[in-house]
Amino acid sequence: MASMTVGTVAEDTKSRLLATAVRLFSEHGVGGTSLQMIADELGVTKAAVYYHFKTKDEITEAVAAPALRELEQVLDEAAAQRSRGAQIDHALAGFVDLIVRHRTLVALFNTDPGVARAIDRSLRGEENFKTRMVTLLAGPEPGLAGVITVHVILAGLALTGGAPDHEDLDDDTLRSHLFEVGRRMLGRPKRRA
Amino acid sequence: MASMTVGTVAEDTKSRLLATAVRLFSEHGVGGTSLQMIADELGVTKAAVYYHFKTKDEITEAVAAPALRELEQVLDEAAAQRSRGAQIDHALAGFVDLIVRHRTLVALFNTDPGVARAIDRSLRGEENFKTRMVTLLAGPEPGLAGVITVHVILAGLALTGGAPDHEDLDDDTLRSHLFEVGRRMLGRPKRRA
DNA sequence: GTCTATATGCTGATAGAC
DNA sequence: GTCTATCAGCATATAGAC
Repeated sequence: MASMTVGTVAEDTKSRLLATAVRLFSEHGVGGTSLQMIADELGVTKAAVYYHFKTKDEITEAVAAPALRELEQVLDEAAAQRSRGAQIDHALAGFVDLIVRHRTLVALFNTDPGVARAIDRSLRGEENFKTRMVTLLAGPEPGLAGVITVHVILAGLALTGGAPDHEDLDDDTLRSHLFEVGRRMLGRPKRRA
Repeated sequence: MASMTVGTVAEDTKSRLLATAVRLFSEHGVGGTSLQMIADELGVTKAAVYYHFKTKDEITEAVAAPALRELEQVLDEAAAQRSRGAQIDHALAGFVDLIVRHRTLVALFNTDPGVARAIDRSLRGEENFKTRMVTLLAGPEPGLAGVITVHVILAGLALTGGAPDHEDLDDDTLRSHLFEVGRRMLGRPKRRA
């Protein structure tokens, strides 16, 4: 089993590749980053990149994957809360926190169609993300108005959090503002200071 | 002045080209539509397309332009309203109406980075769209919370209106739901039936 | 002023040698 | 696991016909 040891050379190259991809994607966008650029930065050829990932889309998916897994975890935690109010607050706070912490990534998601498709594919499995989020935020039988409201909130928060307009804001400020906007939109009562 | 008559051959080709581009963009997305496809559909060569528009970006800008001009008009009308309440309702209703009527286009805007850039360029002129919208919806001195709230609303409405999830909804249903969500988020009082 | 023919240097992707 | 070689298709560009 020596060849299955954690730190094989291939694993290392693969993670180096991913790290390089994230950096270049953030700097030039996904569309503005070619496999050639990634390969050059790594000191290998394009074909070597293709050994680790069959397509460019697969790279963007791999970049997005960790954040999506975090999101699933937030949903699990939120669903485990006892009261409806706690479920809503936990889901909203977790979602906002993810957006703020992964701002750069979110900005990428918002502007690149390939990443959006990758997310869609990941989210439309049996563990449908959007359905779960709607259930958490608008209850088990939300109706059309509820579904649309949740859609507007989630899309709005994600786009706003990733927008370059607010990239100078520190995490805490952005997080608390987005959270309060979300709460207000969901009709949650005001909290004490 | 005969050569400046309205219906020159070039003008006709140019508008046919634009109509074809809109259709193909809607079917295959901007990235999925090549200049070759547009040229073939028109029965001309790629170079002919290139004669009318210097770049592909210029085509996407031209596709988005009419809707953006409509938006400017909505802002002008809203600003001309007497009461703050009427300004807010007019701006919101106009924005939502635009999104719903141009749903296909909005969906394109939301998924294509090139179109997004084109819009940005158009909107960040002296007549800054976002600043005007914030002033209309959150008042002349909105503060950070106000700016963020408006951003979340506008982004959320646009993304939701263009989303494939709701493409089966008829215009009136979608419009009224989006409008109500927006009003609620802006703290506007309930209307009578 | 409007278009065709042709070419350049990219891109993502594949096949096969080492 | 990484290489070289090669592919078709892309946006873009220019020269020149009419």
